[in-house]
Amino acid sequence: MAQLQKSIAKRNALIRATIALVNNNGFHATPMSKIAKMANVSPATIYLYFENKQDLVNKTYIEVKANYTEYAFAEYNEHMSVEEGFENIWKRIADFKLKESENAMFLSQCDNSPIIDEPSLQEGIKHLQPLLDLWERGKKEGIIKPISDYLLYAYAINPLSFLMIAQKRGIIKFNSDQIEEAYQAAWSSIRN
Amino acid sequence: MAQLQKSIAKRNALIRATIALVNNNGFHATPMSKIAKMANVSPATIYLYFENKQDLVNKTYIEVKANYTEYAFAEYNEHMSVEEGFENIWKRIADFKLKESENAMFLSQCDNSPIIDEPSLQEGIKHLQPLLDLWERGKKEGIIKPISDYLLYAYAINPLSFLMIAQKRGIIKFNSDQIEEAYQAAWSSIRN
DNA sequence: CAAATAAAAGTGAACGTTCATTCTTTTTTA
DNA sequence: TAAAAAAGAATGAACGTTCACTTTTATTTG
Repeated sequence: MAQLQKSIAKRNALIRATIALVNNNGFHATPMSKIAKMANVSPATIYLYFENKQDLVNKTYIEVKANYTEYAFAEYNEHMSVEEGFENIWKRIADFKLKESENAMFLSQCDNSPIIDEPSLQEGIKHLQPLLDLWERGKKEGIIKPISDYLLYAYAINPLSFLMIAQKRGIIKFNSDQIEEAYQAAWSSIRN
Repeated sequence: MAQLQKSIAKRNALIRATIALVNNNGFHATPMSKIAKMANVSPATIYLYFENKQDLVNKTYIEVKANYTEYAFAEYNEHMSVEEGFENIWKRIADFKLKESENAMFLSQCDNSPIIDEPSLQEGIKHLQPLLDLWERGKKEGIIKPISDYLLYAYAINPLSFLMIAQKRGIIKFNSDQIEEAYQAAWSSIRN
């Protein structure tokens, strides 16, 4: 008897094709037939791996978001000081957004439009906990301003998305000096 | 001979319907038939006012963007000090994003996805000049950090979009204290 | 100033195309 | 060789746009 033998390679190819095509054309202007073609697969095959188009894009979102946070926290540990921890996480996130800009653009598009359903958006938020914990500690120690996590995120982290889009559009080109400047701006806006 | 008599009211209804429907469903999941229905107009009538669907959404974008900058700079004049001018513009923008959140959401969706064509995006950028001039002045006077306009925009202005989306999703509720906190974070990140 | 006229504004139905999904058949694999 | 995986063709629904027609409006004419 044959076992489930669906190839992880094929699934990955589908996810990558979805990211590339949605980035360039948007969700609804990305037909399943094109995703299939780019992944070297028949359209019908997609339905062996995903329930339907919405499920494909939801799962893609969750997977990319998980990669993002995993990358962000890869070097961080709770024994670091607040300053050290924040700088480390911030620079890892900057790294991700600039180096893996395809993935980051996809997230930014999903977060700013109604293509991902609410449960999947929620699912994506969960993984940010280490950063929230760090901020909590920073507030307790009086190092970080006693303001809401959303305000902190808005000023410390989110501007990176804007800069990433500007870089993608060729408006700016990042070097390490500019990353340092951006980091200083981020830190200024949240430190006490 | 009859003159052009197309009603501005009907055009406005079409623009407003486009904004509302694209906000809720995204560009490609918003059929012309629904836009027509919401504007109380026949589908064919849209084509008397706009060339096609792309033209409709491009023109909507440009119009909303123009409203946004007009609102932002309504009270500003060049005789204000840099601090005064920045605070005024920042708070007008915050006002716009929070009060006219339908319009602001529409802009944020367009700026983060490939639904608007490049010429229309360019067209929308033009109107920001007064802010760039203010920053130039602030840098000359040593009040504002000598960093690029995009970095300044990313940290001072763009976080408001993130906060607006959070407010729309019911995650936070803004009061005047929180707006003041956000303003302080913005100013901290760009002042010298 | 009506009535007549001409042109634009507006419409609902229809067309051709595209798309997500399913169905049927073929290929692969254990 | 049997069952899962994959494929390609088929299907039905939905969409943007156009077409043929009606209504409205403003100008001209008697």
